[in-house]
Amino acid sequence: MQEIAEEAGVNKALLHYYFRNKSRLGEAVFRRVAGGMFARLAGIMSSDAELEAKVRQVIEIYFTQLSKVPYVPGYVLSELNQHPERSHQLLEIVRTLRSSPDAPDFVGALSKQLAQAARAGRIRPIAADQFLVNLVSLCVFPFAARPMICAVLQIDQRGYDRFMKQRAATLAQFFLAALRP
Amino acid sequence: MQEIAEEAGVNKALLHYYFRNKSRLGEAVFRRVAGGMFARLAGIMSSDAELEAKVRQVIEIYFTQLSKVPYVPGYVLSELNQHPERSHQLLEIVRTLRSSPDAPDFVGALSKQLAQAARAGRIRPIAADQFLVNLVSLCVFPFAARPMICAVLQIDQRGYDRFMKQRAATLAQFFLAALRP
DNA sequence: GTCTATATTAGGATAGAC
DNA sequence: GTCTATCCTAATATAGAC
Repeated sequence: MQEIAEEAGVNKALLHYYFRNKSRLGEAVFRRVAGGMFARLAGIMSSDAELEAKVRQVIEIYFTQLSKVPYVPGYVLSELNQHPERSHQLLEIVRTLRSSPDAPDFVGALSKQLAQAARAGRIRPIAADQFLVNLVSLCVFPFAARPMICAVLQIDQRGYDRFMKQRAATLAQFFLAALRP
Repeated sequence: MQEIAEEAGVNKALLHYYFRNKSRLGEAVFRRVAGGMFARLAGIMSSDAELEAKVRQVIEIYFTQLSKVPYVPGYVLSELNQHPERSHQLLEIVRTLRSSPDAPDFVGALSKQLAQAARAGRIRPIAADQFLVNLVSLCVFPFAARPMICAVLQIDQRGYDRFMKQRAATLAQFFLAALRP
């Protein structure tokens, strides 16, 4: 609380005035940060665009957005693993997202679209949940695992930046190739 | 320290006797846990097996090993994001791995193998680092992100178990499909 | 090596003035 | 709403007996 107060340029007591205690402050931060991570994903997935366009859009969005706030994935994962109550809070966030007009049951919508494309022979059959987790894994993990990647590949920050730049340019092709019949 | 001592069935002071302070204890735990995550990966990658066999082995190993200790990916990522000094420690771990007889520069070995297979027209060209990160992302992220996946897909622990079981059965096909020329 | 007892500090939280 | 001053607890760490 002391550090946060200093960073914010206010007094420690003021934080307690606004947020009651440390736990509630943590919750407020999590809600704001985690909410942003899923809103656009749900929006894109429940649009009526083609599958290929959706894939490209999701990758594009994640790379441009997360490059501005690269610590977000690591933070959200850490919070969820260390504070079990965050799961409930994320569930509420997702529920309000799903009940919003622009993303009503985006998993169901995606599922229908995948089944239809598979029947038409345009893609290999794949379950919607696997599709989603594959896509998000490939986009989000490299941000959350930056220190791990740098250590294993023996590169520094500049090498990592090059790696991510190449990744942004090639990931869509890789993912779409996996979907080919 | 109190909780750890109780869990271990010893006294708090004994932990300080063995590990000097909390920081060193944390480091010792990290070294042991993180080491296990990469040793087998490096071993498989630097073997002389076919690419397809390597992919299947890595996926198989990660799913069977991590299912026994599903908290490991979340723990390692959290440590790396919250304690910058862990990066150095992981670097040392990787260096000793690389200088060991069974995994000498496994990234380089993989790179040659990928280039060769691409020239022969057996796979699409892909950089070794992207190949590695893609593979590890798809395997490791779903363990680290379990709470996130459960919230977004609106499933409970049983639903997650089903999801992971299906994943273990289908991920190799997905990844290998992406490599097809 | 293992314990009890204790020193020391840091951090969350509140009271009360302004 | 914002601050100063203070309380209180928890947690790291050490001293010293056995």
